[in-house]
Amino acid sequence: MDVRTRILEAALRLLGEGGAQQITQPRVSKEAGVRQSHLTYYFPTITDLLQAVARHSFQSLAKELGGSDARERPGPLAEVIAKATRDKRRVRLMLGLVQSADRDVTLKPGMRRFIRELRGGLEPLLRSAGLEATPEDIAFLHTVVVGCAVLQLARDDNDARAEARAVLEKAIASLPKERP
Amino acid sequence: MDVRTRILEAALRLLGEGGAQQITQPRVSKEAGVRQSHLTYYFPTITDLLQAVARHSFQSLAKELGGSDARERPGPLAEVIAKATRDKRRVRLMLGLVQSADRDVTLKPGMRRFIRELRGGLEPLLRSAGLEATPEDIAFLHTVVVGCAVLQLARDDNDARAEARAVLEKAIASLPKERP
DNA sequence: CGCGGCTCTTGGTAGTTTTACCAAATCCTT
DNA sequence: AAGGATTTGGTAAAACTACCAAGAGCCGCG
Repeated sequence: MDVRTRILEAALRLLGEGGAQQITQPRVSKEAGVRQSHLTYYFPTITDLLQAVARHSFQSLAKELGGSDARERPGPLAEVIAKATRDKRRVRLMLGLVQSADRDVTLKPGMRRFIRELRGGLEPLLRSAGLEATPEDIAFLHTVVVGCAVLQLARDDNDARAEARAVLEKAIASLPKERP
Repeated sequence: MDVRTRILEAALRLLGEGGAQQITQPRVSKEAGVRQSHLTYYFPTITDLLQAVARHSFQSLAKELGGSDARERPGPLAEVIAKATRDKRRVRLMLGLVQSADRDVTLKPGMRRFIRELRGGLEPLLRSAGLEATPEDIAFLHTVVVGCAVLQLARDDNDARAEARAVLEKAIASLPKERP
């Protein structure tokens, strides 16, 4: 893997583990196993790095979140989604991206595309569960998923997990069944 | 206002504007208009400051969010809530708290209390709109509210606002009407 | 009153971390 | 072999954390 990519992946890893303040040149370079001066070579300022990380993770996350995960290990839909919302790494990353996009307007288009792709990946998942979902339904479900993810990260206890599960069930139950 | 409080409010302001990496001694002391050494006097380490800010904002936010706002300027329920989710300062603060609680286990109890209080404030609001909500209903609505808030901050365009509004309407419509 | 002890304020500073930069060497492609 | 891209091994300067000594203000107690 080339140095640039190694740097981005390392930064992504740190972001998922410890949040945005982990992203400093010394830490990232150590995590990536490259010299610090590589960072400033590929990303002149730390802001450039942050931006690039966001852009890079939009791509790598949209794929991971939307697709593979769900279809590889199938199960009740609510369970599959609940599992995804429980993955702290993923939620931290998502929140990090939201904040980056909030701070930096140049990231907004990427963020919007990211959300569109994510939802695009959600659609076949629903269909495979026998549900026919309009874009409005998907937006609704997506909102619930985000809410569940954030609240679980915030509380991080069994109650939160059980509640998230129940909330997801309810949201899914509200979707229209596909006519056969 | 005493120095300690000035510091906390200043930190809160910075958190609402620019996120957690704004919280440094130089920035906070400048924003608060106090000497830097005051920071280390009242909050020996920067972690202490972060913790104190979180605790302080749990209190000040729970009041603000749950209560006054809604009852002072009444209107359609969805509109009132939608407005709250549009306030970026507030959402940034909420996310900042979530992340702080995620990083620092000592803040988790405060976070849980915060969420309980918030929901406690939501209940009379619903009742005043003629809705009888069980704790499960409130949890559901709260989840949707959080999702809307985050997605709006992420996208920050008219589509996102319209969508949030529609999603909220739908969530509220799903609540049971109070029997008269 | 006035003295001792407390809290708080002032005005620093030492030491670490981080950013941003650079010249020289090396590699790679054409 | 020329020329651009990358790597090496730095360093200057800024930002930041944590600490401290000395003084001011305050309060209760004798």
